[in-house]
Amino acid sequence: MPGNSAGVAAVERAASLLEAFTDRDFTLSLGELARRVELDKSTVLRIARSLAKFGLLVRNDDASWRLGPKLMKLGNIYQSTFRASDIIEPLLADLVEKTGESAAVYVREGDERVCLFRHDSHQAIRHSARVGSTYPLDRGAPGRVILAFVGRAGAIYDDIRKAGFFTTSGERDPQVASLAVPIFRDGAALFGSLALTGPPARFSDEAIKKNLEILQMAARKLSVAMGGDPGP
Amino acid sequence: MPGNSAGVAAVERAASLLEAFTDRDFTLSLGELARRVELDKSTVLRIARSLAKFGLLVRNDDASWRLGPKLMKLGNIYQSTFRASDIIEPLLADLVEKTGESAAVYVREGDERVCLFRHDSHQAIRHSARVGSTYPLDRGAPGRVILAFVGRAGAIYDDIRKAGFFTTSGERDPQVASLAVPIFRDGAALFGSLALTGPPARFSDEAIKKNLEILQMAARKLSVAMGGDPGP
DNA sequence: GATGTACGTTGTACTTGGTACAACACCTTT
DNA sequence: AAAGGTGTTGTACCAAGTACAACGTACATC
Repeated sequence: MPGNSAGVAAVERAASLLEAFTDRDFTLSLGELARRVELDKSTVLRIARSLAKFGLLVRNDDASWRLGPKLMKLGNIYQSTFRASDIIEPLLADLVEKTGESAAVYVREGDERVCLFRHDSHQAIRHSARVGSTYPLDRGAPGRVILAFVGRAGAIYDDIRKAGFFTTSGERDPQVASLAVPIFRDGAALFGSLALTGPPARFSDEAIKKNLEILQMAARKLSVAMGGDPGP
Repeated sequence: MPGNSAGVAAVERAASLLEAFTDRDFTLSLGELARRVELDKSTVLRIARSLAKFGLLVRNDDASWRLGPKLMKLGNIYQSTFRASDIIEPLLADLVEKTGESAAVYVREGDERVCLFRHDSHQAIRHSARVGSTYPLDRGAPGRVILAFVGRAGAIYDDIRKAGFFTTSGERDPQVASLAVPIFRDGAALFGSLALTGPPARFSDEAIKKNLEILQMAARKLSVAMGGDPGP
């Protein structure tokens, strides 16, 4: 299969080094890194030094390691490849203000969705996630909406295309409800989905009805800004 | 020298592949990638496949390549290692509203500074830059302030420590003026600098005086939120 | 239709890079 | 003093990584 066949083992080892870091463990000793990637310490050290040379890792003064600034730069380039206009951030902020829930934009990457832009609700109880996180497409309203509007077959997707939105409660995470609509670009091409997320208790039929209008207005605005049809 | 000695050449080749992409060239054909990194096409293909396996690159349907979503996730983890509180984004937005200029937070990485958070001015003529960009520490007010408050020797740095801020016009870029103050965390430890940037014509003595007050208030707020001393 | 060019991909031979092991110096704990 | 763990370096070995050549496909030109 193109794009995922014979590669370079050393490069894959380096990639697994980068994956060892999380938002809970953003600093790791050499020994701990070696344990996590199951490589010899000397191997890890040499790979880490090469990554550091390019700003992908940083060696702290105490010889521990952390992710490097170049990742942020490259991640930012990745995000900007979606030609998101300047209005996404203020639009998401506005959505949060008007609905009280967290708001995010997702795009499809293969069989997953990526959280591209995000603003969290200001309420004490809120759904919080990280820009860059990936989730399955067939779990949660944002993914289902994407599948529906790229033509996936199935009654559930027929219904979503007809309704123009989808809502789920606890499908991916028992504690999270979501409401999502599609975003288009360049005419009828799907860009991704715009979603509100929060605790299920705040997603009553009445709340959904009210927030759906606001969400659809925001999605139309975004689609139009990206040269897309306003949508259903 | 630790952290930058013998490494792994294949890993460095992979890193140079990632660096080939820019915000102007976010999609590259295999041949163009090979030309830019001066490697054989077959070598580039194999390295690219390994990077794609980990989400660091993506192969498009037409066999061209682009940066992958994992970079955004890792970049976001990198950004969050600075334990920036939730108030940075709204604080920068507020700074832009109140001063009319672009506002950003910089931190030190080695002998460079990294733009960690940023909000651009809404004016038609504005200084615009990218989160993740790096600049020399000894060019521009944000870097000078960082050097001053990590104890760099020199009359210019003595003056900055005394004044508590620094302003430059055209030092790094002839068309950019900047005004910067320090941000602290965990007591007296320097976190980085908070800066306003824009065209020199909008940085008169009078404008600087007015904006400095706003900037210093914002910096105090940020420092306190991160457990730092309010500063001078 | 024939020809030429460029693309992405695969097979393969050869060289040396990449790996793990062992040893070391240093630091901390008992 | 001894033990244990850290990060780092030297080194031997072998298989990985590389570039070259060839291939199939697509497109443009005549």
